[in-house]
Amino acid sequence: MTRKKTSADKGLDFGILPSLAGYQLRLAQIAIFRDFAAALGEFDVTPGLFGVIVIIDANPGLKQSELARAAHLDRSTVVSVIDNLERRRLVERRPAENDRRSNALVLTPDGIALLKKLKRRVGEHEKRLVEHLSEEERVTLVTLLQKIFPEQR
Amino acid sequence: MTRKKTSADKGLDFGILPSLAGYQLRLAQIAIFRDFAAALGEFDVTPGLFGVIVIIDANPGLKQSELARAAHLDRSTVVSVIDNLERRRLVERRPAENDRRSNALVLTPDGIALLKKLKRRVGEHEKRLVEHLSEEERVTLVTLLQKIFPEQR
DNA sequence: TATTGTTATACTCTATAACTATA
DNA sequence: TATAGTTATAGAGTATAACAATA
Repeated sequence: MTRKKTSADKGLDFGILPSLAGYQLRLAQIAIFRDFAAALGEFDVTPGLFGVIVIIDANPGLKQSELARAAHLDRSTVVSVIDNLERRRLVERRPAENDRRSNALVLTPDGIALLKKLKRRVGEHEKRLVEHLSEEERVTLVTLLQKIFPEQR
Repeated sequence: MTRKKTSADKGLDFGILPSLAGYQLRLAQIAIFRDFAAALGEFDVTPGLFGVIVIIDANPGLKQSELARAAHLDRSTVVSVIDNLERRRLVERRPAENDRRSNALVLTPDGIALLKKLKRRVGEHEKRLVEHLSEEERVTLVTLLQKIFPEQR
C-alpha cells in the first residue's frame, strides 16, 4: 500500500482533474444521480422533477414562468415537465385569478401523497450521501456550496 | 431587510430543498456548467470533454474501455466521443501493441496545443468558482466532496 | 467464454424561435 | 410593447442490445 489509491482499477492518472472543485462537483453529481435513480427510479422521478414537485407544494398556485425561474428551466421546458406531471395526475393547471394568460399550479391529492413517499426516500438517499461525513462536515459542505453561488440562495 | 433572502425574485419558498446536500450540489453543478460553457464555449468543449482530453493526455496509449471506466461512460458512448475528437484532429486512434482488438488513444499535436489553452481558461473558471471562498474553504470543499465518494479517488 | 470496439437505435433533458392570447 | 404559455424542432449526452473480431 505505498501507491496513492487512484480510481477504478488500472491506476490511471487523472492529471489536474482531482484538484479542480468543478471536477469533484461533477463526480459527486454523477454518483448522486445514480443513487437517486436507484432509490426513486421506481417512481420515475429524477432530482429535477423532485425539485419541481417540492416547489409547487411549497408555493401552491404559482405560475409556470415563476416555476421556470425557480427551477432554472426555460418556459418551454416547464411546459413538457408539467404536461408530464399532469398526465400522471400529480399536478393540475388551474386558471389564475388575476391574469387570464397564466396557469396556477397545484399538487393533486395524488401528488401530495406521492411527495410524502418521495421525501422519505430522498431522506434515506441523503443519509447515504453523507454517511462518510460527520454532522459538522455535512453542515460545512452545504454552507460552502451555498457560498459558491450566493445569488442563488 | 427583515425577510430572509430567498432566491431569484418573487420570494418563492423552496421547502426542504436548500437543506439537501444533493440539491445544493445540483445548483452548483448547473451554475458551473453555465460558467464553463461561457468560458470555453468558443472551443466547443464541455466539462466532460475536457476531462476526457486531460485523461488521454495523462495516460497516452490508453484503451477506449479504460477511458470509459475512468470517465464514467459506457463503451458505446466513448466511441462517439472519440469520433468527435478524432474528426477535430485532437485525438488519434492507433493500433494497440499487444491486443489487436484495442485502440491506443493519443493526443495529436493540435490536441496538446488546445489542451494548453483549455487549462488556462479552466484555471480562470475555477478562480471564479471559488472567489467567495478562502483558500482554506476551497481545500475543505474539495476534501469533503472526495469524502462523499471515497471509492472514486 | 469474455472482452473490445462498433453500430443501430432510442430516450431524456434541454433550449431556440415563432406563434397566440392576453396584459 | 411586453409577458404567459404553447408548439415545432433540434441538439447534446447518454444508454441498451446485438454483432464481428480477437483474446
